Amino acid sequence: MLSNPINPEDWLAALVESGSRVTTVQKTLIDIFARSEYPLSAEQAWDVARQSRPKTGRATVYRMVEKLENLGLIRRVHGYQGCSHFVPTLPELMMLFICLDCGRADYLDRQPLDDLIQHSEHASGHHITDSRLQLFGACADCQQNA
Amino acid sequence: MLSNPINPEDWLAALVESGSRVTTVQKTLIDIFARSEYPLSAEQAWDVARQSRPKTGRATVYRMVEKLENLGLIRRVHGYQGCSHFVPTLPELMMLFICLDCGRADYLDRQPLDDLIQHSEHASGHHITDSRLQLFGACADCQQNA
DNA sequence: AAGCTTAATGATACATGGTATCAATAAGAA
DNA sequence: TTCTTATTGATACCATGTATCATTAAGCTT
Repeated sequence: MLSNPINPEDWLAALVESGSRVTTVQKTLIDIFARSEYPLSAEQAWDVARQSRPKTGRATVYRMVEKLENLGLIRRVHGYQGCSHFVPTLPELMMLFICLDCGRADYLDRQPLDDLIQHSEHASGHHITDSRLQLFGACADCQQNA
Repeated sequence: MLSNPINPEDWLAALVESGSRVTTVQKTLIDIFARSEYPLSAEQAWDVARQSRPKTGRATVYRMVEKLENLGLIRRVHGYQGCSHFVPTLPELMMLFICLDCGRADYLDRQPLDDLIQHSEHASGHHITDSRLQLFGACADCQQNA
């Protein structure tokens, strides 16, 4: 499942829904994030954006990243590339796997994580309200081609 | 299990083992990290260190944090306070829980995580070699006192 | 115990990642 | 088309972390 079925139009709709105006920079940045197979940092997104739109400002990119994160459309990756890279959020398939070889992100069924949380709540007595799980390794493709 | 049974002496031994000299700053910083119930950033550790040793340099603290992390004695917390806080590493009990109320770290049995990894490997075809899991919520104590 | 070698330290300057400010621009309602 | 105001981009700023290098002090040698 190494491909992400994100529709940039949905993101624009969500932006409008939130009361935001729709601008060309925003469309550019949404395309960049929604289409990337790889986790992107704000800085990387800025570089890509300036290829098609040289005057794009740095602050604008950071603002947009924050907005997309707040809307739950992208999500921070905690891991080997630091903690400043983002991937699109997929609603039901939430467990994130990053291939250490090709760098691509994949999304796995989160049922096992829900089971883990329930089990650990009972064992510890803590009330668990949030989690973040990151898995790393070699993806099926890269194992094939090794 | 909201207490950490770390012995600062073991950390010193590990430092010596790694070929490092033992200095007073190092002893100070080891005590600070090994005794804290809360995740600490380098900056916070610097503040604490200067209370008892005002001349302590900032770079020294960052160097020590790096050394302790490389030796596997402390481990980065990915989460609500950013990604620059560290907690002592406990060998067998590796699943980290952070209370959003009191801020303390707790360590949970990692067997459920190992099960999850094995299950997800089979389901996805990826080879999983590393993971980081962070759990958040209200600890047993804080629920009691709420 | 004194000297010697060199790792560790602390001060400073620098780099990077991210934020605040504010005049200029452009979305989109009137 | 005009008008209002959110968004933008340039700049300056801040916070976190790193490189440099002269000074200090571990701890080995004798």
